[in-house]
Parts: sequence; C-alpha cells; structure tokens
Amino acid sequence: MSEKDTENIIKEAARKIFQKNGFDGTKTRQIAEAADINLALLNYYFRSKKKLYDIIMLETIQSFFSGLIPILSNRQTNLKQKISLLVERYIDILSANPDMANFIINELRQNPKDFATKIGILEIVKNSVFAHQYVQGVSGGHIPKIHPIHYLMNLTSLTVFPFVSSPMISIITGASDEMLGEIMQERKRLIPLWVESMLSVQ
Amino acid sequence: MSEKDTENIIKEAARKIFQKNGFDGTKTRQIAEAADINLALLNYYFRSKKKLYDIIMLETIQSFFSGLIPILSNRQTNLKQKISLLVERYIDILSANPDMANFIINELRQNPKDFATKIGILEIVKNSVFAHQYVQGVSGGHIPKIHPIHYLMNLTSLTVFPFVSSPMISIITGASDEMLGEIMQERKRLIPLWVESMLSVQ
DNA sequence: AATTGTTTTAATCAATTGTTTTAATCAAAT
DNA sequence: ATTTGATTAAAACAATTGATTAAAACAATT
Repeated sequence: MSEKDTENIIKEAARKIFQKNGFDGTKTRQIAEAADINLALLNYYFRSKKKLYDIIMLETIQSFFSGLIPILSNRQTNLKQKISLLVERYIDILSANPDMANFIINELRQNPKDFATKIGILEIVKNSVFAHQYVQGVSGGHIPKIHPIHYLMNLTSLTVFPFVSSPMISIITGASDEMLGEIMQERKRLIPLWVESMLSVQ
Repeated sequence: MSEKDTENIIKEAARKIFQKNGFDGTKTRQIAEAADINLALLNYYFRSKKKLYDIIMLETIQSFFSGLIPILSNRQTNLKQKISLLVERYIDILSANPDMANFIINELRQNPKDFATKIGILEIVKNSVFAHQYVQGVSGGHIPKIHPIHYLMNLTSLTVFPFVSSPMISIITGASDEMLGEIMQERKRLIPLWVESMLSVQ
C-alpha cells in the first residue's frame, strides 16, 4: 500500500533532480530531503544511487520514445499527417517536461551504447510504415534526393532544440516563459509546413 | 617562459575534460593526470577547481560568440550573406569542438544570469546591422510577419542541434563520423536556402 | 655561486558523499 | 496481543575529493 506510494514519491523527487542536475550533480541526501524521507529509506528501496538513476533514465527514455511506434506504424495516416502528429506530440511532452530533452541528450553523449540496446529504435524506424512511405515519396519524385539524414536532423532540430536552448533564447530576446510557450504552440502548425517547404530546395 | 606553457597545458586538459564531463563530472586529479602535472601545481596556478572552471567557461563562451559581432555589424554584406557566413562559421567551430555546444548549453541552463552579464549579447544583436536589415526586410514585405523568435530558433536549431544530437543520429541512422562530417559540410550550403524558403510559409 | 620561480613528491586535512548499521517507533495485518 | 514490514533517527564507515603543506629538486637568471 504505502509501499508503492513511497517508492513513487522517491522516484518523483529523484526524477526531477536527476533531470535537472544530472547524475554527478545530484546528491542522495538531496533526493531524500526533496522526497521528505529518511536517507536510509532510499537505499532500502533502491539499493544504490546508480540503480535509482538507471530506473529513472530508463523510464524517461521509454516515455519519450514510446509514442513513436503507434504514430510511425499507422497505415491510416500519410507522411504529412505523421509529421504533424510527431511534432504535436513532442512539443506537448517537452512543454510539460522542460529538462527532459537535455537529460536524455547528456546521457546519450556519455553512454551511447547502453542507449542503443535499451531501445530498438533502429528497427522501429527502419521497419515502420513511415520509412516505407518516405522511400516511396523519394522514388515517386515528391521528395528530392537530399540525404534522409538531413530530413531527420531538420525535423528533430526544429522541434527539440528550442526546448534545449530556451534559456539562451530567453536571454537574447527577453521573451517571457509564457511568450515562449505560445511560440512553441505555434510551431506545432509551422514546423510541418517548414520541413515540407525545405524539401523543394536543393 | 615555461610558466605560460604549463598554464596552457593545464587549461587544455581542463577544457577537454570540463567540456566533456561538466563541472561535477570532472575531478581535479583527473585534470592533473591528463595534463601530466602534479595535483599541487593545479592549485598553484589556479587556486581552485571552480576558478579554473570559470576561466575555461568564459574563454569557451567568448570564442563561441566572439565572431558574431564582425559578421552581424558588417555594412558591406546583406542579410542573406550574413546568414551564410554565420552558418559556415558555426559549423566550422562545432566540427572542431564536438562538445562545445553541449558544454555551453548546460552551463546556460544552470546559470542563465551569470551568462547574461558575461556577454552583452542583447546589445550586440539589437544594435547590429543585422537587426536593422531584418527589420527593413519585414517592413519592405520581403519577410513575413512570423515572430522573429521563430527565425532565431530555426537558424540556431538547424545549425547547432545536429552537433548536440550527433550520438543519437549516429545510432538511429548508423552513419559513421566521417559521413556525419560530410553531412554537416553540406548543411553550410543548405541551411541558408532552407531558412530562406521557410520565410515564404505562414 | 646565489637567487628566484617552477615543479615534484608525499603526506595530510577537512569536508562531502554513498552506503550501512543499529535501535527504536509506527501502522497495519494476523 | 503479536507479528511483520515500513519508517525514522542517529551514528558511523569507507572512499572520494578539493585543497594545503613542507621539503626537496630543478631550471633559468642574475
């Protein structure tokens, strides 16, 4: 009963602090204080800081990439619609979790191999209806022969980077958090149009 | 003589490790070993880890943003040319320093205020010929009334994010480092065309 | 030759930090 | 009423880590 509860309270506190400060920047006493539990209880539940971190990281990565498969493998939607759904989904996720992208990116830069095994993204993307439709678009002449890596980079860059760089954007433009939030919402509509228009350039 | 030399050897080692692992992820003994000097010497030169870190961070930020002013304030170039020069410059810088962008971004997320004071970017950008030309473009009808923040986000995203996310791109696409390097070079030409084409969308 | 600043060696300090332990308390279930 | 698992309190351990010290060696200058 209260077992599961406390476990989640600790995990919630750990998630926030880990996502904000990273593994090395997080102290176990800090987590215990934030969760308002005794330090001993943290180890009682999770054995060690590293094991707790691994759980948080895995769950974060899963919740970030989980929604990908249903969108990419949907046979009812075309390429254009899939792009819109992807952009909407990720702007929503990242708006609700401002440190999430940075957290995952930093982990990825430190442990790229661990990540690859954790998620079978390679297969997910390659075998998806999305990839199929993209290849068809290229052979059908609708998509130019720009390397697909550019396409992937552009889509992820336009969607994710504004969240990663938001403190810099804030400083340079002086925009408030609310203002930036509205801008992000606008981008749900704009990014699909932009990546579409970029395809006709080479 | 050997004074300046050793100082720079330590700084070089510190720069690499700090940029890769961050402040908390870096140990002074690690820097000393990498610089092949005694731990005592590190404190002899820089007094403390934090002071050394601050120097590295300041120099990194300066070298990253220093080239901005001459490009943005050049009266001989038009807006289009400035974009090309910016993109070229930053792809060159980031190609040579793969961890640089991530390093600055993480610092910015932790200490946004310190950053603002360190560099007068606000003034640099606002008073630049660039800003002037952008405003003229808007009033002249060449640039639509999309919020300029979008423009800033798009330019920085397309240019910087591929370097930040390169490990993920590697895993997903299976592309080699050389391949990604070539892709980045291609983007010097493509990004200016893309941001141009995006302006005609709304 | 003497001086001066640089560097090493080795040891140590004090604080932090992840983890463990022990005893006690509390709440719920049996 | 007793047992059981959850939780706290307090202390302590061992390892890490940033920083300091003292003495000696070294290199270049004067």
